[in-house]
Amino acid sequence: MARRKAERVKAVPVGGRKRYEQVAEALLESIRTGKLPVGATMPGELELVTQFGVSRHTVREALRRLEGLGLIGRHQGIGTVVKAREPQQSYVQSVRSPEELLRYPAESQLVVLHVEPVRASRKLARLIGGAVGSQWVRVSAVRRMRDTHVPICHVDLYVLPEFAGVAELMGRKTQPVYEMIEQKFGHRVNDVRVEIRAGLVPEALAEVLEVPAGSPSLQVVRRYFGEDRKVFEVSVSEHPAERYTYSIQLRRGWQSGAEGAGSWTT
Amino acid sequence: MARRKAERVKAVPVGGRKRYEQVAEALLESIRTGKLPVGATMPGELELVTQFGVSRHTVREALRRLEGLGLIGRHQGIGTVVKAREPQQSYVQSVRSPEELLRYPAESQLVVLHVEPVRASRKLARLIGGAVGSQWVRVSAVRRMRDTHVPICHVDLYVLPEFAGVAELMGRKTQPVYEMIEQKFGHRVNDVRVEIRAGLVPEALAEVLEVPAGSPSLQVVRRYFGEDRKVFEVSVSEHPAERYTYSIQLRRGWQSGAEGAGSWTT
DNA sequence: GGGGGGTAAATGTACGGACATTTGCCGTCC
DNA sequence: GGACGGCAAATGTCCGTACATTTACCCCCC
Repeated sequence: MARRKAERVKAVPVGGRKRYEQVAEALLESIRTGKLPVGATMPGELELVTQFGVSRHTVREALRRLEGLGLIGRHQGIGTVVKAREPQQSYVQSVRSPEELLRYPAESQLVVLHVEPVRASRKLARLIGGAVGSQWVRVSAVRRMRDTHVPICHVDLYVLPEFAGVAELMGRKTQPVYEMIEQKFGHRVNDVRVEIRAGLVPEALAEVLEVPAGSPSLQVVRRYFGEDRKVFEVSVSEHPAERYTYSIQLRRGWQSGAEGAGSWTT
Repeated sequence: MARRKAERVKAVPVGGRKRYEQVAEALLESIRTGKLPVGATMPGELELVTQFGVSRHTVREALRRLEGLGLIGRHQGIGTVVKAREPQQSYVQSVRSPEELLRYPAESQLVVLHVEPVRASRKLARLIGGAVGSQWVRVSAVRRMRDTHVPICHVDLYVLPEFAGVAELMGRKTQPVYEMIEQKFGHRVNDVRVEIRAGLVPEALAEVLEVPAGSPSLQVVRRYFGEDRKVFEVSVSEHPAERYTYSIQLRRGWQSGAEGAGSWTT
């Protein structure tokens, strides 16, 4: 280790480019070319200080940028390890609530049809992802336009019996049901899984949806998982095709380097 | 401005809690209670230094955390402004490519049926979001399982004439088309809009999809916008319902504080 | 009244130092 | 051999300083 002090410019960066940018780019290049492969431990901060002839503060700023790009992870006592070879460009869809994912017009209204306890048959258990024989409460409802009363969709909502109280709130408030459960029972959502498929309107729903049985429909199943990783709410909705289109926009951006925000496997 | 120096503990934080955390929490509280309303300019760093009796470095660390939470924005020469009252919890779906959004099995294969130039009729222009009369090249293709040859979906791909060269690549490579265009022509994707709706398989596609005409299908339209904000690729695909389900997972996380990653209106 | 320049204020960059905390590792002791 | 302690190394926290850069704003001058 030659330990050359490196001639230090006074304070102004040389080419107008900032010092920490230069350091970051140099490290980025080492990662990109594989000189620092994924999984490798990077040189320590002090080492980088002597290597680039900058202060530790500058080195840390450079590392902070790389961390923000999700390229490296840093742990006290361990060091800095390379996490990815390239900034993971990703398309990010960001929605503030799962309801926004399948947005309904604000002028729509949910009308509860009936509420009843159900025991999960094999088929139902498969649908909601719970155990066969488990107890649930089913709330059947229709979403209509507030003025014209045109039905938008039919919903079968399954919630755990302890949360059955939300049924009476559904008609009164426009709030998403999962949010009611969060507020009323303190049971927080951890993640949501959504399935969308095409189907045909079943005969039993044709009348209430005011379409002929067998016409095309968009079927959406949403499963809400709590912090205990267990399902506590499942909604199954049926949207007549001509009245509903699901639309999203994805923007190219940078993947957040935050620990929890990483990718998951479907 | 009393400029009291504040009795400073030697180096160890008082209650075990870190100094910058204390500062951050104090500021957070001011924001939460409305003492620093959204839109307000926060006290300058130097002011916070005297106010909390910590170094500017510590103040900046605290502000960095708040910025990471998306609560404040900082601009040189302007100051630090409050952007939000609470950390915006959001559900984030992150995918590395728009193809992942509608994932196809890796063992599937795209077979090009025919390629032809088309002039946008009013109907087509509405579909792809371009001008009536504009010139496009349509590539019709079928995605099949590689081994069983079962058709998964039919795709009508519309690209600008200058990108027509991708057609011959489609059969050979498994890469997404937008990625081919990026690599071959250097035209980069800025954002993608996806529409999903239910429909019935049209007669013209029934044979190639090996399903009866009129059976339910999932229709997906994807519009790719370049950095010039103009459409350059549109894919219209038809998925027989029983062979395809669209599935996503949303995880509750923190909204990135990054400038560009903000929300958009649909 | 409008343009231009100067100034103040704000954050950004960069240097220096010191000590704290966490972790892995090794060596010792029972 | 295993438990424990100490050491070294790494990042984390915190202090100090100085100057750069950007921006808003006032004031002067034409």
